Amino acid sequence: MTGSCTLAETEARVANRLRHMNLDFEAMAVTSNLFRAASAVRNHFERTVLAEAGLSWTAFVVLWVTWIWEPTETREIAEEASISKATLTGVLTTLEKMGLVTRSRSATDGRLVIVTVLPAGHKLMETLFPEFNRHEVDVVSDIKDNDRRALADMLRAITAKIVG
Amino acid sequence: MTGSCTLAETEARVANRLRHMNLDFEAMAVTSNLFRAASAVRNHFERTVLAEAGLSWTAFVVLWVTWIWEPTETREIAEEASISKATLTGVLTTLEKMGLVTRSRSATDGRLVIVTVLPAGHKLMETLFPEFNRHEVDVVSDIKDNDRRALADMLRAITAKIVG
DNA sequence: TTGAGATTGTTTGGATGCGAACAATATAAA
DNA sequence: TTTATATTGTTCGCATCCAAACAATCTCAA
Repeated sequence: MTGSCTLAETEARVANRLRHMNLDFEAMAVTSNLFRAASAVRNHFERTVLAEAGLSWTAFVVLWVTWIWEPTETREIAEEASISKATLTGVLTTLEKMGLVTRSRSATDGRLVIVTVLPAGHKLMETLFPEFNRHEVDVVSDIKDNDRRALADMLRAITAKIVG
Repeated sequence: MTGSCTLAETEARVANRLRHMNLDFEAMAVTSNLFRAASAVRNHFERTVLAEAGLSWTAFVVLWVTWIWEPTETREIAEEASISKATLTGVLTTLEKMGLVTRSRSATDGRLVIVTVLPAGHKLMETLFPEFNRHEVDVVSDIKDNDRRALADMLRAITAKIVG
């Protein structure tokens, strides 16, 4: 095989290669394109909006979650950001080094760590998030207005099927 | 804030927190749920089907792409798997250590590396991929049959908007 | 033929990313 | 009060993950 293929060519090749296996190709197409889309969006955002701010995708998500919920506990951030608590420890250290957030012990429960967004973090998100949202609008601009809500609903259904 | 929130509660909180910013909440809901779903599916698969086989998500995707296209060049694998060539180098080393694939130099172009699936890799995928597909079916089982095709199409539209 | 420029896979350095083990703290029952 | 159990954030070890620098190879014009 040589040269690059279109998405349609790739999927045709896959269907032919797996013809003898009795598979559900529509279900396969959903998860396959789910990851293709998620990966494309993530890479695009990391190389444009987030690169300017010096943030990785995960660092941005963690900062965003904290921004929405602050002051909040690390276990909540990990849950909302869909990352492990071990990963969160490292990302929070990064964000603390950048002076965007700060950690403190809970007064009522010594096991908990409370995270707060610092002024520099607020200032960054005030401008970064609207710009991020403009890119989100651009990314879904080829999908009809009515269909966008249905798309979000179906994605919610997938998540709900797994996490309960 | 204490305790866990449903997805609806989370989105309501977000809308309220960002009310003054004049954002497109429907576009935000699409990308937000795109990553929630992708992350949930990936984590679920890594902890069930792939854990049994001792494969990470990325290692599985790389093995799958090679399985479909072999013999193929590393640049094609990186493109199809949506990872950088630097990442692929490490993953291929892992898969080689596991005895699933092998690397060889191209006879016609000394710059290229050709990857082939070894018998152990074929044997693994013959059983692993059908099981993987059964999980895919389960994950989309709450979405109506007709809607699944539309969902895949919209996800393709998002990818196409970015990569051209 | 030769040499500048393009292409490819690897290496490097640093930041995720996770499971498992861990120490600190809280909670429950006896 | 004491003791067993549960919960939380961190540490550890290892496997991704990427941009940039790099060495090897190819291409093509002069």
